[in-house]
Amino acid sequence: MAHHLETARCLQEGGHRLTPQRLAVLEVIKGCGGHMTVSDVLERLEPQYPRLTVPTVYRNLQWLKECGLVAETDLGGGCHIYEYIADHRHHHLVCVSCRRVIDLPSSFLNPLFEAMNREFGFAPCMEHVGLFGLCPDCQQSRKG
Amino acid sequence: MAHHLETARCLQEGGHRLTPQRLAVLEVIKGCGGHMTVSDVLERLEPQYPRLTVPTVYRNLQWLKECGLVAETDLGGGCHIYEYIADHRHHHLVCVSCRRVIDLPSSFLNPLFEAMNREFGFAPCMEHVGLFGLCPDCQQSRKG
DNA sequence: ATGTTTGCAAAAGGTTTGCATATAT
DNA sequence: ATATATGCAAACCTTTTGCAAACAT
Repeated sequence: MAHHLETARCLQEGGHRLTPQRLAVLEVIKGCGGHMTVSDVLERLEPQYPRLTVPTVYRNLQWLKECGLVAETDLGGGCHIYEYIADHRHHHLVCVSCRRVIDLPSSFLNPLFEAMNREFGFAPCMEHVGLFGLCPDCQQSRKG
Repeated sequence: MAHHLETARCLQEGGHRLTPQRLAVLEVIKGCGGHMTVSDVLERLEPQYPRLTVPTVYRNLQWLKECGLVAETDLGGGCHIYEYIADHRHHHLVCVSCRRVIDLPSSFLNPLFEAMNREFGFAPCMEHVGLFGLCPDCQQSRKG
């Protein structure tokens, strides 16, 4: 039995309904090992679920987000990205030049979060944040 | 002579054309003391320029951005904000509930930037960042 | 049986494009 | 005179909504 089915069963016991579409979206986003847009999910599922629609994917990703299994992030690229984050909470360090991505431990932003709270009373809502910069390699090659 | 006209004249000498619309957009965004959406700019200019259109404002803001006078930021509210940034660099603290925005001094992210550099050798490229959280008021009202 | 989810179609929002006309140089 | 910017209309994209039919419980 696939692992995601166990995840789903927990949701079911929480009063949520399991539909093939929900399981499919969960499986894809959990299995992809990275982040996906709504179109990505739809494309990936099209062969098996030709009648799956955009609103359904949106609704199911929203549902997974509310269940705490998926993070929705707006990196300003014109569309949101979604990522399975149940076990490994983390952030991303993205090289703006070569697009290399390094995973950061969730705790990396803790000092920032504490400052947001201490200085402004804000409760941070930043799961799966993208931080941007030039990686060491690209810094090197720009010197030439 | 208004100060923005001097700014504009520099652009002109750089080979750009000055139109009333460009000057108007520059004046408004420079004078507002904060950030504006395209609709904000349009609303503000409607009385004096009843025929000003959305595409023109977009194009002019884009132009000012390319000239380095205006920053375009996506704070995730569904639309971009534009801000005159020639003098004061800063970041934003955005309430995910009421969308209130607080300006942060540029130095607020310095500790984070130092950590990015120290721990990963990354040279941060993050001007005009949006940080997200729940503002004190919205935290309060969610307790009810 | 009941209430929730789906698929479809269409709307809503912000943003962009094509093109003839107007305009800055 | 010439190349560029404007205004208008319409297209484009992502995301959302309304509703009848399908479905999980």
